[in-house]
Amino acid sequence: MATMKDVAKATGLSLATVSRVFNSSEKVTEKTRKAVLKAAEKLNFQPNKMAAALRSGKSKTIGVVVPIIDNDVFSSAIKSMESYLRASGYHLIISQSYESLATEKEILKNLMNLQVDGIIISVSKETTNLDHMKELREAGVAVVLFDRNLELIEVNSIVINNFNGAFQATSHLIEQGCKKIIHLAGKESVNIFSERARGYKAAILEKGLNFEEKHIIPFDEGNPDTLIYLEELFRSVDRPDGIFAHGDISALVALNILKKLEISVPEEVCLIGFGNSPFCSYLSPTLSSVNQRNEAIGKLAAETILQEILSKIDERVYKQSMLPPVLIARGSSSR
Amino acid sequence: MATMKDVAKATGLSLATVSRVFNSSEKVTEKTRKAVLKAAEKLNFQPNKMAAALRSGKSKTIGVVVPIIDNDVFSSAIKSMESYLRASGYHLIISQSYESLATEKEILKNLMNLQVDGIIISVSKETTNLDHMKELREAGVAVVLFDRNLELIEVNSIVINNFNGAFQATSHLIEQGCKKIIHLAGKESVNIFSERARGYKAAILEKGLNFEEKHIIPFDEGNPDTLIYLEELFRSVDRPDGIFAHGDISALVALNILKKLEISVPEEVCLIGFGNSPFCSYLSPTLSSVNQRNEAIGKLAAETILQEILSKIDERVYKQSMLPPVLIARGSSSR
DNA sequence: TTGTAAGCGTTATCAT
DNA sequence: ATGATAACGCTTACAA
Repeated sequence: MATMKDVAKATGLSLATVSRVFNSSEKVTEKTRKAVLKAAEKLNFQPNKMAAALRSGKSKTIGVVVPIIDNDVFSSAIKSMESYLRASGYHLIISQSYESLATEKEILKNLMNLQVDGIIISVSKETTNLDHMKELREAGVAVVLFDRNLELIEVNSIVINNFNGAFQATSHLIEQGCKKIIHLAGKESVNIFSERARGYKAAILEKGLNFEEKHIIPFDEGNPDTLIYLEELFRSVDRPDGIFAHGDISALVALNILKKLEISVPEEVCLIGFGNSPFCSYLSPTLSSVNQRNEAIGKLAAETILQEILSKIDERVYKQSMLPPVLIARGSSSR
Repeated sequence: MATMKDVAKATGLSLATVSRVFNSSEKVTEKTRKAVLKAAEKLNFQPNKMAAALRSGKSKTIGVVVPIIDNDVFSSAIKSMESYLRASGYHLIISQSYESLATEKEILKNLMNLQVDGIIISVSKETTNLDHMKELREAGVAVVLFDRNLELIEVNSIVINNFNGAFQATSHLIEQGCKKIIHLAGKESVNIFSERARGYKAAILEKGLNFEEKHIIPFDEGNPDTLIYLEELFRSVDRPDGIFAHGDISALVALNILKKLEISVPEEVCLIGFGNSPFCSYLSPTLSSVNQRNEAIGKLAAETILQEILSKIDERVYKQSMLPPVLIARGSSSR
């Protein structure tokens, strides 16, 4: 592969001049510029980015770390990060932590060794502080947290407002006339799920409905016991007339139960999920859900890291962004 | 950040010896080894991989190019590529072509400039030949195609056997006693879909059922007309008793129609989809489907590219792998 | 086993 | 505006 040296030789110019042509900012005569470009074209010269990175200290590379890539939340976010950052001349190195702090640490070390300019990371479930990222900060590597936040102020972070999403969903059910709304809850230990439960409770209370702790039902969609419990609940006389599920799969499972019991949705029971999965539009009735805006999160994460990379290290300011989700009302909750 | 030079200085050894310690293969006394490691530890030395890459010509980087990352087929494949390749000391640079040949070309050029050791690619729909990959080959970059194949012999490729998957699915329906099976077909212009239609037809013929062209129904799950047509079909007296859908969403839509018409599944009509989407297990009845084995494909692609990278350029042999999909029989087709 | 030194392909500083 | 040259941090003959 041709190098700058070859181009210099071919044009009779110096290596330095050739380099200047490709880093446009510098002053070069239009004439020499053309000569260089022509020679480069003929030799099929392509600048070696590794060499440039080594010399300049800027790799134009962003490391992206997620628990697992095979998950809509992450793949959608990465999708928009990639488009945005590629357009700005950056490329993405992607790694998976598999929810392990040890792996996460190793990955971060690795990314440092690769001289990445920035790191966008959704921390593992085991990660409770950012000690392992101090080195990054010291090395001047920009860092943006997304999806999961550690409530720490000295770093950029971008998350969805789960509380607000749940609040919207529950309020929507109330507006549809539901009086007795239950929440099919996710594991309480998972922050996003407890936030959703909080949002549900807040909406119930604020709108003057009767909140009862037992209306928050720990729900594991794969567990037969939970299914049986739900079925019994809906067989009872004073059954609920609204369901806010912590996820779309939970909502789907609930929908199946309702159909089995011949309870009509949305006429007798309104139902809304969370996540806005692709299949929502194809269920019958179509399933209302809360859009988590994964792509918006990815885009904002990309914008934020670029900002940080391009700003002087001692002038960096860190911001915590919390995006409001968007309620997507469909058939299952529209009376 | 500390460099090898610093470690050399700290230990009183030469740069070369330090380098040897970190490239284990070479002969170094256990004593000096320990001294180096200790000093490295204290200085918090981390080898600069860019420098190593530049010097050695091996970047330990694999470029992965997909039409879009936000798609189960690709994200699952990438998931397993990442685990496998990271374990072998490689990292992944991921780019999206958005089904554009021009973008794909640009990405490949970019990846070359980044000195990647290999490229795993699912080509765009616009890509009809591999001319733009010749340079890669000439530069000694290993290439593995996956998901979509161009029927060219001089390159590694890994795809799923769609024909076989469809054949399995259709045969399964026949074994369940179905006599009149229709196929909800995808766009014929898309290779994987036409292959599935072929597999369907082959199974029908081979098992001695009556094949009719009109049983292959072009099916667009978002189009109301197709839905109406299907509904009418199932209202007729000699309605079908088996459905093989080209995708899980199509199957889901069909399932909704059957439920609406109060046709019981699988008793009156057996149904099977393709893709084995996560939601299959949560439908009622659970949806049979054909597992495309995205992770297996990803793993094989990773193994293949490693093999190619590690083999001498003039000894490289290219193989076309076609993985058989796996039938996942669930409630919708189990009598 | 260890050291010396050249060089990977750029960028950037200093002259000219 | 252009050129000479050092340097980025490492690998790798070759020499000792």
